[in-house]
Amino acid sequence: MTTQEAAGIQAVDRAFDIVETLTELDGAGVSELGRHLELPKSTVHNHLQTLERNEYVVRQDGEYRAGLKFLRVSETARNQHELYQIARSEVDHLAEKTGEISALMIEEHGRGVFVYRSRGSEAARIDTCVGDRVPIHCTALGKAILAFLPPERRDEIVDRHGLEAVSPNTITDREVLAEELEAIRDRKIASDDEERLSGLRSVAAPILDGSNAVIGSISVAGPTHRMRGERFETELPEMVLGIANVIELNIQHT
Amino acid sequence: MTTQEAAGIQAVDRAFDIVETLTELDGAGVSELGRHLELPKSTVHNHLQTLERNEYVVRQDGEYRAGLKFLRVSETARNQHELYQIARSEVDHLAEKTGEISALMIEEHGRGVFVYRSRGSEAARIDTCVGDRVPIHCTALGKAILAFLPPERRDEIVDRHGLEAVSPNTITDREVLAEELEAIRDRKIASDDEERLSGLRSVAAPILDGSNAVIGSISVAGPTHRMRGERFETELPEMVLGIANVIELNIQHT
DNA sequence: TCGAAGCGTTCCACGATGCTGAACATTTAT
DNA sequence: ATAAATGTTCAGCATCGTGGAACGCTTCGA
Repeated sequence: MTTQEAAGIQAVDRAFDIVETLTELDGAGVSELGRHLELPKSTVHNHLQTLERNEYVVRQDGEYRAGLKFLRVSETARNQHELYQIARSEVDHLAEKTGEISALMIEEHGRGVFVYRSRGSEAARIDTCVGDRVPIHCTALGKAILAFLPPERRDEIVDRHGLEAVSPNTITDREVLAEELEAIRDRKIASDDEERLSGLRSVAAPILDGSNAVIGSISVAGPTHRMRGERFETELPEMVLGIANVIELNIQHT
Repeated sequence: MTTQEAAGIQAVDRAFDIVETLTELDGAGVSELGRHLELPKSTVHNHLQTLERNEYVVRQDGEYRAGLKFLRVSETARNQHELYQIARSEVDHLAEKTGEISALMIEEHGRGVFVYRSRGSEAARIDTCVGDRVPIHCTALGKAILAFLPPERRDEIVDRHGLEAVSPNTITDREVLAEELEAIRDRKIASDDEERLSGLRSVAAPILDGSNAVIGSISVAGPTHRMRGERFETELPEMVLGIANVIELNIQHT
């Protein structure tokens, strides 16, 4: 690379770089990839052949694309989360009952990963997709997790990723965040007032396992004009909390 | 490896080997992985660190697991298939209307990949999952695709993968297969009479794009006792064909 | 309480191996 | 018909991944 920042296996780093830019470009050829990654064609070619042999890359119409074998890996990785298996139908349920979008998040590497999402009948247009990774401090889902992490993990995450302003309403001050997390711990409810996306509000609750460690969170999200007053303050929080409790009970029974 | 079969990048091959066994073992430590792959701990460690830096592997409770970043890759890879975007809701529709399991398949590297699946109210218990890759000759979905591939691709696939007997009913004779594919081309309908799984029958139709090339297939599958007579011979085929036509129309309009 | 055995991690030297640039085909565009 | 893309092959060099051994650390069992 440009600097000697990384002390990993170069070839592996590059392989994943290639796969990622391949998805970004929606498929590409050897030369095009080489240009984007500033690598000689031969190197890229070599990697693509290796990736194709392993079926992680597919070639069609003279273009290379990311293969569906990733689906196999991701699907088993996701299914290995007991939380996903259990929460899935409950998230569907929540979406149906509220008519809005409901989602499940798990934290990884200090970021929030959307693991599942279900759309109710009135659901807003899609903003995020399953698999998306967002800064953890700017979502109700993320804050619900953050609030219940052990303090040292919490600090570590904020130190590493900072508090980037994703929207005008994003919390960017550590003090303010700390207070909000405190409040979240009290109510077991987090909310997001257009902190990630203007026009979008959401309500979330953490999911704790048998030993009271957070393993994820669930939420309901919708356009601000539908998320206000009694509904936003009381109704939805109670619903979300109710479903969260159901999930927690199911988790402890397995 | 044991032989010098592969002419690819060793480090990359190993990285994916590690990820795959990691999913198989449902998480593992350095030593355990080393034993399974017959590699020294130091090598495995080196790889795991690289993979973790890239967030494709996560460490928790002293165990390494495949990370959810794969979800990001697979999700974008899947969404790049126009077919998936369009067929998804129609497959849901088909599952609802029939009460059975409905699925979407795309061919990759000569195998059939389950890209999406929807369960109706009466749906049989789960047998395969999204992301699973099955021999293409033993499913209605696979045969529907195979029948409409260009003859040279067809031969190439059969040559490479053979006709393994997956169940007692699997077609293992090239002649027999050729005849069946001929019939499938006539009706635009393929069926599977317990050829992959005993007790499971299914009906599938190919999806062709604007230039009459197969891009995938859809199906309905259920327990044999519900899949017989008029329903199996006429009703379901007509429904599947109908939905397939809807999808094809939508595809050509984009 | 103290070993013994397991784990993950670090170190270093060797040599296999991934990287590169240039030359080669092959297709597309002008 | 020429030029400029493309993907592919090749071979030499230096790199960098490899793997053995040694290091701490925890977890057992005696």
